[in-house]
Amino acid sequence: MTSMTATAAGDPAPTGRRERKKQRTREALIDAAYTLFAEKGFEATTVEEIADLVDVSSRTFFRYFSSKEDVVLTFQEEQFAAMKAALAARPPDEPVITAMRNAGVAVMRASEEGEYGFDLQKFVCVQQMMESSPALFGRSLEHGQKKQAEITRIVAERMGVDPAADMRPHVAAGAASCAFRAAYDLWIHGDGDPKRLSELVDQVFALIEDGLNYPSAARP
Amino acid sequence: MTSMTATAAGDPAPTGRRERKKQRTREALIDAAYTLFAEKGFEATTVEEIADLVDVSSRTFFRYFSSKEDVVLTFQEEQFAAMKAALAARPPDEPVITAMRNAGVAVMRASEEGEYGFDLQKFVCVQQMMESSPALFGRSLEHGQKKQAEITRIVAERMGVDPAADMRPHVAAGAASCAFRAAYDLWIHGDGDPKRLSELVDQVFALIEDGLNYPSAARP
DNA sequence: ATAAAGCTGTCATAGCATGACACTTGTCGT
DNA sequence: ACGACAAGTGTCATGCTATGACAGCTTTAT
Repeated sequence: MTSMTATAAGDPAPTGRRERKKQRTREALIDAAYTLFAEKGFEATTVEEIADLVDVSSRTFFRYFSSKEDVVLTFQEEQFAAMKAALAARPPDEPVITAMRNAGVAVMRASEEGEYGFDLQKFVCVQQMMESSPALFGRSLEHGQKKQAEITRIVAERMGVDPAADMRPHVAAGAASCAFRAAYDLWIHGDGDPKRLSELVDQVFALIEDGLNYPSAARP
Repeated sequence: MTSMTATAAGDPAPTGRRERKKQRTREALIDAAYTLFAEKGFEATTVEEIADLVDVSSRTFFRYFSSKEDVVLTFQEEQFAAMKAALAARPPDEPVITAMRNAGVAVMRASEEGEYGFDLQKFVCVQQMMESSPALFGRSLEHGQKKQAEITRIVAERMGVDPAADMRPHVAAGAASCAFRAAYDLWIHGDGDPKRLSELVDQVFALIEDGLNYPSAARP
């Protein structure tokens, strides 16, 4: 495989006509899926319906996505890519937890301003689907876990240590991904005080950096 | 095993004969499932095979468990129950993170000594199944998330604050569950230095309590 | 003992996911 | 431009998970 014909120009344009068609089909499937999801919910929508709406066979759907959940996870993948880029852009002398914090806040801010492809509206839609679909929720967490492993590697590299010998990258990455989930949670199940997501991310990280040493309310 | 035949006198025992039969079927299904899982792996084992081994219809299997994954999660449920009990047993004036840390360590220690119903051997088996079955892994994370919500409530109560208004319980609970996952991870993918699980849990919590402020190795 | 309630087995059905094979269409070499 | 080859798709077939409906049997309660 990898015919690597390295046609014409070079890297940025391995574009053929077939590639474009594929890309269009893929996006059409995503669009159709989100349309139907928004309309009838995630579970109530069948793969066949999605495929029919794009006028391809269900079999073809599975050639683009390994599962119905996979369509939704596309979104998370994009978001993660943005996070990774933001993290790489942080000054290299910043402590890792601070770097992750700032990267997270930066991405959220940008989202709030409508930058990036992923708008917060879509994000909310996805989040709501999760609530009503355990299977999807599970896949999402699973995906997050995979990404956490990647973050662990990046953090380890940044710290200049071996992740196999030093558990700190593991824990830091875990704490970070947990922080984001907590922020999402607090944002979605807003307590009537609708803060901005970027603000929540910042605050949650602040708590973690303080060590979470909360006293119990020693009861009588 | 050790089926708690305490029926007779009966504390909270609305136990009839039918109940016992049901319980036996349930345990038989679990046993059969684990046997087959260990033998041929999680995914390669079908519900029908499990049911056949107990000599019930597959339909009946689904009356006991909502899914194949659910059988495995039984184990995690027991473990969580132990954790909750251990947490409740901590002195009420202990800071929450410390209480969770000590509770976790206590449960792991007890497991290592072979107390509780769940032995570490079974734990390892479950963990290995997760690795090879994304679906199961997802469900497990999902289950963990549900339990985290419960922990949030407990922590909030312990701190004497309202979890809807104060985000600290959320974050603390999240950090704790993340700590356990990190410890599991480090234990399973041991770096050749097979520490005890209880020790790992302790260490991971220690890192979190220190705030994770790791400097980056400012590279030239 | 008899009626009510609960559990089970047997269909039946829907949806997800994958494999095999043939057909169409884009792509590349000459 | 033509033909060989590769890639994408449709159709058919299949397996497994999960749920619903109904009938029959066992347990429980009166």
